[in-house]
Amino acid sequence: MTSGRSRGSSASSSRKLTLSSSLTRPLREEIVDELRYAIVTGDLEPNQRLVEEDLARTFEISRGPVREALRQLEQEGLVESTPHRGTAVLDISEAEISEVVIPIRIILETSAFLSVQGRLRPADVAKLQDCIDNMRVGDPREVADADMLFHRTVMERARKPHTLQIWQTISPRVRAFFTRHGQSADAAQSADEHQQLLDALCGTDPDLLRRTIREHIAVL
Amino acid sequence: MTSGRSRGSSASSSRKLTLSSSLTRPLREEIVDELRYAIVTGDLEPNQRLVEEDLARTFEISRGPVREALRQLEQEGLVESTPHRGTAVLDISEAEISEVVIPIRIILETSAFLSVQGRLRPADVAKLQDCIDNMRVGDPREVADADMLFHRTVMERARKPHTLQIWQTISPRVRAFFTRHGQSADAAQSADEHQQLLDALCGTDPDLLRRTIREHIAVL
DNA sequence: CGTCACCTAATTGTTGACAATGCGCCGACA
DNA sequence: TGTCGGCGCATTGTCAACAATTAGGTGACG
Repeated sequence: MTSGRSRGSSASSSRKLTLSSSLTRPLREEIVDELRYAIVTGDLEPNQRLVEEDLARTFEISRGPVREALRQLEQEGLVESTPHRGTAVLDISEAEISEVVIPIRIILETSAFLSVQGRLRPADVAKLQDCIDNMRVGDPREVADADMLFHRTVMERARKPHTLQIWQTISPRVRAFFTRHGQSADAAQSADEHQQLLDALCGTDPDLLRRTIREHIAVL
Repeated sequence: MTSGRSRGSSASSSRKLTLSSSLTRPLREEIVDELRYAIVTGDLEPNQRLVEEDLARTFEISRGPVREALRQLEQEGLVESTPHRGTAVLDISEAEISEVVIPIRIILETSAFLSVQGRLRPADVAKLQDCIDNMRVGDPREVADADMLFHRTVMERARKPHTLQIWQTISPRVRAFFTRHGQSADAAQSADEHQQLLDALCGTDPDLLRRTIREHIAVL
């Protein structure tokens, strides 16, 4: 978790053009991404305390954005805060994953994938195919990254704000759970399953797509 | 590395029972509650802008807690923030409510209600019965308040942190949607349905409880 | 020997000021 | 007349200082 950055003054001549989305990304989003990634990859383990001032020093910023980032991670179920007592990485039980989180993810992705079916532009298909190709050559963490990117890409194309927003608070818990329990998916199998998903997405059979999603996600 | 601090179920020796969180509640929680209630009751309508400094003046606090409150409401899908452009109350379509939010709510409540079935203490039953009784005499807003309290009480008793946390980000959208579309539930019918829920909760038939929940929630 | 009040250190909660950004206005200019 | 670029305002983003709270230690006292 390293991030030397200096958003100091004196940015006169050249403007840094981040083609991500907004010209300048709020600092808290950067922190949220960093911390979330550290948690879902296992760099931060459950019950690990997160002290605001330590994080602020680490990222070389003030506590304000750090606090906002922690509030958001709390809403994503990755950390837990107790007033005046601090924040710690939160665990999640297999019971809640299998009974609640996975079924919810199926609902979200079924709705999104169905509304995207047959409406993918060539550029989208290419991006998704890239994800799949990357899965075949990467280490477990890279496979999980590509997996995440594949699904997120589809979720974003669905243009359903709440579906996407809820999905963003659900999927990190899933990844964190599997990381913690060493269930790194087999690269070849992951690639195959996503290829099936992409094929179904480009096809016209909604029931096939439904079944493919369900079997892909419901692995527990 | 921090001083080893064990959370969760450890020695329950001298546990100070904080029945409603903490003696001093963070200011942001107060703001979140106020704004959320204003939104779900319709006092704040979609696309209404929320300016940080105006809110700060209204509540007579500084902008810090206001910002944190807005971040949380954003995670609850009630408002939408765009960097440097501000925050506004967010709308939700019937499609997303019926296809995504309601099915998710059914999953959450089914899991929680089942794990609570037969384990309610007399005090809990009394509290739930109180909610039902209040439904029969109140105006639409009070009916909705009692409805919310009934479900929240059960969700809290389930002792499933993620299930509760996700539910808290789902249920406000449901209420906001029904408020905005004038579908205030009939008081008598609401009371009857919740009486059925309570009866099923006190009984021993899980399938009956499942069906009762589904029929109660899936009204669309 | 236990316990209770108090004190201290660590951490979170809150504040007000300052910086940066985006948007609309307005005039110059072809 | 249309549009292009700079200017100013409203608002959000960030910071550093200060206040409040909790947890844990310490010593007096029964």
